[in-house]
Amino acid sequence: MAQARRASERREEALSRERIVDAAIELLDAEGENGLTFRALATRLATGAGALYWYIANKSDLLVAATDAVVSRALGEVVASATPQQAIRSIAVGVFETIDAHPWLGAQLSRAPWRTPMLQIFERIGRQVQALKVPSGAQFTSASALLSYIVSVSIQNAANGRLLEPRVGRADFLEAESTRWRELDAHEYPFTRNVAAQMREHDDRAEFLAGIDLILTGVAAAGS
Amino acid sequence: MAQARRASERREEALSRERIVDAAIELLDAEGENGLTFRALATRLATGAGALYWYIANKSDLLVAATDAVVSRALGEVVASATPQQAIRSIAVGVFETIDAHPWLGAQLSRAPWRTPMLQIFERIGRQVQALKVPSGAQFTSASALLSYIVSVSIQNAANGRLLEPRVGRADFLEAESTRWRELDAHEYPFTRNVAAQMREHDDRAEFLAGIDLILTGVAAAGS
DNA sequence: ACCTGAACACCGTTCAAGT
DNA sequence: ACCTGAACACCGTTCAAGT
Repeated sequence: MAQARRASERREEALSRERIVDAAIELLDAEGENGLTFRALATRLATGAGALYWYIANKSDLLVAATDAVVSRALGEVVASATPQQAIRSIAVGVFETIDAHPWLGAQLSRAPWRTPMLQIFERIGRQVQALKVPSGAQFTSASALLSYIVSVSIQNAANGRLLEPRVGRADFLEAESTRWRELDAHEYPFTRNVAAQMREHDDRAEFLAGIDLILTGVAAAGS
Repeated sequence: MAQARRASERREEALSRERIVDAAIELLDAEGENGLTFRALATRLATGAGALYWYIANKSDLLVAATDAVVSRALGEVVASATPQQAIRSIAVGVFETIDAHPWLGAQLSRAPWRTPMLQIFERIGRQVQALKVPSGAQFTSASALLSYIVSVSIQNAANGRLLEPRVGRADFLEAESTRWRELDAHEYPFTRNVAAQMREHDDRAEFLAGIDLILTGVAAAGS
């Protein structure tokens, strides 16, 4: 509520909730969820750990604020599309890439699925489901299935991404994993052995979108 | 490697990896992931915290072992079905209910998606995809989409379940949340407001299965 | 009003010392 | 070989004391 003119000449030294949240996002991106400690954050902001508690109730409050900020910025960047199907794919890719860039979002969205970020994504998907002329009684279910798939699979994907040690390239990892699959017990894992080659060639983002298309096919069939 | 006859007359006092893992599962179920500490586990087993490190490398190792044990027991209980579609629904419900009963599984499966438990579920789904006569080039994608949806949405659902304070009943919670939806800003949340009534009546398990059916429809369409 | 930093009550993990 | 429990290096959070 302070004067608006102050906003543009914000000083490096002044502590504020916004500066704390931005610093927290940087720390989370750089060091992961475990890297965000009140001590590290205080050092980065050249203050004491206790000072942060003047603006932030606790660590959970800080993570909620960081999540809200990142998701609403990301949704602002999703652009309009020609068809509802294309629009849903755009939203899906936007969510996928945002969570991939900020993997700590996963735990947050999982922990607080009724909060603003999830509602915002749900609303965006729902409008397109409506545009697809899905019967009104099926709209909630269609939008829910899409939301669940988009958010949950994006979270899983981002978790996978962190498994790779930076040393090993993705191609090497897939090669090794595919070999492991091919060498599984023939009686216990016939199917997995069978698709080992397809696994080696697969692209996570493409598989993610293929899943969206399977659901969109189902949604279209339910409408007719 | 001790004599087999010892197994049946296992004494309460003897520490073993298996006893530690079983106690860890009980602690996780009762107190959640934060309730599992080496001190609490040691107290429960009437020993010192350090003793556990003779059998368990670290906390992560312990969580992996607990996850393997619970998932393989659960998959053992899924029974045969008349059609591949029914079999996939059975596997889905089995995973859904197991994660619901042991919500700490979520974080574990997310953290280690290439380990045995995920492979076991993938294999079970894949065999049914094969039975559906999906063209071999599309089998990996179909099974992956189903696996992703089943595991990820089950995890999300279990997380939701823990949000409710035991005080509030599910019906009251849905009622309150539905009201909140109906009172959202009309310009920002037109769709969400629209489906507020459907949200109030919805059943998580039914919505989960409806999503499976949408994907199965898509999978069937891809095959023809 | 806002900030400091020591203090408290926890963690996971290690390790010398016991049996 | 197996177990004990004190010790170490961390956490999040509180709070008396400062400005």
